[in-house]
Amino acid sequence: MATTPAGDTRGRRADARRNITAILDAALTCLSRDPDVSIGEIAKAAGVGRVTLYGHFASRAELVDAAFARILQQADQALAAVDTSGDPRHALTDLIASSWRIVARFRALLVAAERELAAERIRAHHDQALRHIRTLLARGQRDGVFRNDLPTSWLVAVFYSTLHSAADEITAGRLREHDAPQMITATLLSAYTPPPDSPPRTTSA
Amino acid sequence: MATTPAGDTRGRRADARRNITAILDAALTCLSRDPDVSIGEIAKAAGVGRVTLYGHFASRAELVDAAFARILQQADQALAAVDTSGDPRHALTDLIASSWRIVARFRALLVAAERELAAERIRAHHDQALRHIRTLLARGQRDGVFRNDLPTSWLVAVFYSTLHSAADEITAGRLREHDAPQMITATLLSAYTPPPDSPPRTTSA
DNA sequence: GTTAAGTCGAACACCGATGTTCAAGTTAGG
DNA sequence: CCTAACTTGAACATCGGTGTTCGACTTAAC
Repeated sequence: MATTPAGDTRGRRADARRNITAILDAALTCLSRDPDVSIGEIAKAAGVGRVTLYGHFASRAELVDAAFARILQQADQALAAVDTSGDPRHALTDLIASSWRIVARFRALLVAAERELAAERIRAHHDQALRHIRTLLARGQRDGVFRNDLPTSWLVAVFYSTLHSAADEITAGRLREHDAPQMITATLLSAYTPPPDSPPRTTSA
Repeated sequence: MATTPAGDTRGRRADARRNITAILDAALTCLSRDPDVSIGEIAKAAGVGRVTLYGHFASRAELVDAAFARILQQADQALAAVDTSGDPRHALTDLIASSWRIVARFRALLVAAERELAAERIRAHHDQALRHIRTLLARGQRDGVFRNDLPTSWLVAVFYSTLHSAADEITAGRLREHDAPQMITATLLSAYTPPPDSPPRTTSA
């Protein structure tokens, strides 16, 4: 058995490591299909006994946490790979596209996480990935390309909620997956555009 | 006992009617404080026996449904009272203010509803209230004040998600309740503004 | 080949809130 | 005042997933 708390695969035997990733994979597909799947279902999908699963993950919450962490880590990597050096508006479009792939695919996983994990924990998982967004938005604000009259944290929140809103609209059947990225982009670019009146600009004469 | 399924107070005895509203009131305050309150807690808060509560609401889901319906009905009335005849941008500001009061106060109730009720049911409850938003947005689109390159349903979704996002930000401590309405308004007005390039305009020469 | 690590299935205790039943007590309403 | 409607607390059945324990078996690793 593995009494070790976390999913650190070091020191484990080869078959154990194999099973851990199999369980994680199964958890991902199962949970993103139905946030309420039982542990038994996940174990079965992983081709593993329920007891074995509990040998690696002490509780349902711990499993969900691990699965969720994995996705957000994957998201972090995807966003890190985006070139955000150029025009902020163009970079934003790319970040949206990258984020969207993951959000669209694993939206149900977030529901599972919300059921199982504390709100701050969920936020903590997001932190790394969202930092890419925040960084770009902040730069855009400094450059005067994005509005400066609202705090960066709020712009990040709007980014996040717009993406998830699109996912919900797809689930509800009011939006086609194909159209989502473009709508999100159009919406956010407008939302981030500096308002016509007050704030100081650096670009204009 | 009351075998009648719903909360129709007609034909009930006076004390029964009184209890029903007391229960509903208690459910509202309790659920919006903690989405996971037990039925017993709600009954106690209503000054009523648990059995009495079950006499009026057959299940937890039914109670949540009724409480949720009540709030959305209240929201519907509040929105209906807003004068939306003038400048769409100004009217939107008013609708946001009205909506916000309710969203900010009962955000936790939505969480409870999401746990207990089917997604379509939740949507159905929203329908009436959201219709006011939709109507105004559609008019603004026709008038060329709001962008026409995105479907009205999407604009409604953005409205909804931005409000709730603000509520979440407050819960997370990243936003002060006082600042929310202004930020929401600024964000949505920008988001709804027609993009500079393509679409046909009626106002400009 | 030896050993420790890992796996397996079955069986179990647990849990806490939900929802039900009962018989006795109140209260509204005519 | 009489009756039917209503309330009440206590006690109970239930329920399904969770998490644990067991002893026997397999497999990786050296």
